[in-house]
Amino acid sequence: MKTRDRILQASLALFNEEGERNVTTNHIAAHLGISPGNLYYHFRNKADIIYTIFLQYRALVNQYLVVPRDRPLTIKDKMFYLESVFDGLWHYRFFHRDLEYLLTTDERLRRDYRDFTFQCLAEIRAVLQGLQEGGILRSHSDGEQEAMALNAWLVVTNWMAFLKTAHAAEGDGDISREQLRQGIYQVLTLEMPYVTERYHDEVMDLRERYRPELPEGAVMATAF
Amino acid sequence: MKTRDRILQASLALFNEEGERNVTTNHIAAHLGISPGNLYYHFRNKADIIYTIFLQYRALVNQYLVVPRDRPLTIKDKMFYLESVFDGLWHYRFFHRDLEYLLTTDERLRRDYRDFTFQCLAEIRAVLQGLQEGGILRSHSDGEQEAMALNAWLVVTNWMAFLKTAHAAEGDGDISREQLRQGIYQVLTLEMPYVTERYHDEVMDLRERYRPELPEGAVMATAF
DNA sequence: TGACTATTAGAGTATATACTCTAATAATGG
DNA sequence: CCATTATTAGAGTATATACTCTAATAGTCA
Repeated sequence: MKTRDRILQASLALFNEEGERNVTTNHIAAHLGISPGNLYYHFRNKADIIYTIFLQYRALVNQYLVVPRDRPLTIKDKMFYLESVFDGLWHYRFFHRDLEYLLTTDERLRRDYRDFTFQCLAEIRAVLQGLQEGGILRSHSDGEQEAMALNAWLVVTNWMAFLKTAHAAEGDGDISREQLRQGIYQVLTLEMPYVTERYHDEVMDLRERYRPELPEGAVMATAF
Repeated sequence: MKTRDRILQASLALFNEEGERNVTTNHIAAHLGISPGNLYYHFRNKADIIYTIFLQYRALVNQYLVVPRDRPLTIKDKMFYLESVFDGLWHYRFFHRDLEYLLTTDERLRRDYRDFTFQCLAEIRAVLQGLQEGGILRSHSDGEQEAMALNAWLVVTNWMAFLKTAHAAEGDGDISREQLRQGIYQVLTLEMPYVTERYHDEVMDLRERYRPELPEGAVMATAF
């Protein structure tokens, strides 16, 4: 593999494991057994690496999150989108967690991430629309749809961060791919009340497969 | 005011404005016109300052988010909680945004924030329960309630972060208190489908008052 | 007043971090 | 084979950051 790609790969792996803030360019170089000079030959700076990873992430999402506007959607479609989204989220999980600082420092990323967000929101709305046309969701107004899409976005992009805090106790909280997938349960929860009678049971059953297991502490806290 | 309190106040203000990562202890000291030595006389380190601010934040939330278990709740109750929560969120807005790194470095904060999260979730559930008993929300199972509370938590705690990205274009995106309050619209969106017929219109009207104005870019993105 | 403690200033330090520069080594193409 | 370009090593640097240490000053209370 080309050095440039190895840098991207190693950076992503380290960011995911340690968090972007805890990973320096020197770490990345050391991890690969190359010199800092070499790293800086391939990338202007750390923000450049991060931006490039963002482009990969965006490309991945754009690959599957293209919702056909000319036909109704099925439950199978919906589940494919959900699985894909959470899969992408898993591979680039550092991204939404460390976003705050990244956006304050890189103008380019700020602009592009903003657009990316709105593109995703538009696709989420298209999914809702398609499901509605497929008779799976009850119809709702434009305003309703927009608000629902936004809530879905918030739940999806921040599920990882929540898991990290909720499981903070157990050995610094390493989250598994499986746990992340359980965010699907939360997203389906958002939409359950809009599912038509006809499909209600089917969606409920599907959703049940993803039910999260919250850590024990969750109970304890009730006594406060 | 005591120096210790001035340090806390200045730190909070700077964190909110610049983001925790961009504010050093030296900055804080300089901002107050005191020496670093003085600052470190009052606090062991930066994490100590942050932890103390967290305690203030938690105390504030605990002050109002105490839901009576012995009587049904009214819509007025609900709105009070929402307003209070978003108000607290505003004053300590740096907190949820910069959380990621804070939790990786401070064991104590990690534990306490985790508990705090579950306490809040329990109170949110109590609100849902109280509204149900007040005939405002339709009844739902325990599992339903838990999932709904969690979604509400996700929306509430990450609304600020979303605003920051969505408004990234306009002058680095300074968010107003008013815009933050519009998160109430999103939270009410979550619960709308569960509102009983009797209260439907009233809640809809209330909710309308908080409707967010998304930036123009939101539209543009549809063509992608 | 005088002893003691609390507070503060301010210079200073160890470490880390992002990044640069030069020179050497490979690869490539004519 | 030579000339040119691409890649890499590795030492090095400017700056920042969190934090320390000593000595001075202010407050307190017997």
